[in-house]
Amino acid sequence: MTDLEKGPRGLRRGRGARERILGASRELFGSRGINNTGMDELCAAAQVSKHTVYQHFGGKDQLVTEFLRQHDPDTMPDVFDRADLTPRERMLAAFDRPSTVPPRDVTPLCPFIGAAVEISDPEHPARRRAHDYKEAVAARFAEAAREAGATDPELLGEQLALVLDGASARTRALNAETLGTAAAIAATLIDQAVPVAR
Amino acid sequence: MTDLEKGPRGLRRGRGARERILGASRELFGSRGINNTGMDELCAAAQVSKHTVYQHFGGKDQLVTEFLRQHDPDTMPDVFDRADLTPRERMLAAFDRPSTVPPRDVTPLCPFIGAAVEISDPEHPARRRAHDYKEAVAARFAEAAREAGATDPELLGEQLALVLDGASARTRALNAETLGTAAAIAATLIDQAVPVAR
DNA sequence: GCTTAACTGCACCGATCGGTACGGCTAAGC
DNA sequence: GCTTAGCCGTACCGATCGGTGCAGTTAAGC
Repeated sequence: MTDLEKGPRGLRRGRGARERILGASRELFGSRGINNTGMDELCAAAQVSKHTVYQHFGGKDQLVTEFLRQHDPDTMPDVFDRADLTPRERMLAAFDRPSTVPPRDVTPLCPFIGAAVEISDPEHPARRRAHDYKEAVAARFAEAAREAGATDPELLGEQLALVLDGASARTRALNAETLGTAAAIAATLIDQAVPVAR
Repeated sequence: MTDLEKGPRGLRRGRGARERILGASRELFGSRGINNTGMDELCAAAQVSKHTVYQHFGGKDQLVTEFLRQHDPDTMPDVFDRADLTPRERMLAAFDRPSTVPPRDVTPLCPFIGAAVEISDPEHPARRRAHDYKEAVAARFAEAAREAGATDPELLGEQLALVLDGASARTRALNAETLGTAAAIAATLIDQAVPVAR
């Protein structure tokens, strides 16, 4: 994401094509979906020659995989690594994401869910990455839940992760924001799972 | 679904091709996804000539739309129309679905979520159908919630619908059943939303 | 200023996509 | 037994897909 990141093996690069490609992937795979985005289209958006794409990444599948690997590698650090919030507030902050940028009127679909739906082969590396990410989110929630003193942190973590996924999928299906609903559910679950309550 | 349903306008039919086509749609769109299923492939699975498909349905888009329109037209009647269950039990029954048939080891993805993800145009008829269905599910839950005496039936209905969608999406992403987790969430939400409790 | 290589532009490949044309078969209804 | 029409089989269409070849341009590092 830094505009001067090194290539695959510290290669020299003329003008950072790799980053533009990944940027265009984020843009197009996110808005139009993976299968509805052609490589020509992607090259045009990245202002990059087709040849360059296949030089950096081996092919579309590997580009998709790499795109997902780059996406949120630390699993929502802007939520779970905030030291200024209590564990409970951190859990709730996950449901209080960037509020609707003008171009999109609703929160875009989680790219991992998108990949899991669009790629039918469960053994595909992108599917594996999606699997790992989803488990990582649950683990992050569980960690915060443990700090908050939840009776069963693992269970609460899995529950909150599921609710977050529900918000993503349902927002897409309804084409209307549902994160607020999800936040209310989260609050209820947390209060119910933490003995002393607040 | 009845194996002798009439065609578009009560036509005569030699041997029920229309039903086989819709059956194959259910099979293939469900397992491999819409965009990953070719028309040739679908024709082969339905044991139907390509010509016949385009005679019954105008094209792939319209077939997808019709497939979704046929799918669960009464919005889970096997759950919400059961007179032998209390409203609360009915709500919970929605999370206790057909338990993992051998070929699939997990609950398949909700076809409406699939369509909402695979089709990027929000104005596509299939997307509209998905939208309507998802609202219908929430309304069904809300109806049961009202009967159960929930404080805010509409809210609880929307919450339970979101949790159900979360289970569908997350089951796909993890490739492991998550309906149990969803059921636990549902129970918590219901107990919290119904004043007298059980 | 030379080397080196990332990057470009375009033409092109085979495969597959959704969709159509056409001629022939078969079974229901009178 | 004739009509009627749902259905078949195949060959084929143009478009687009992911991916490659090749000659040429640009810019960083020494």
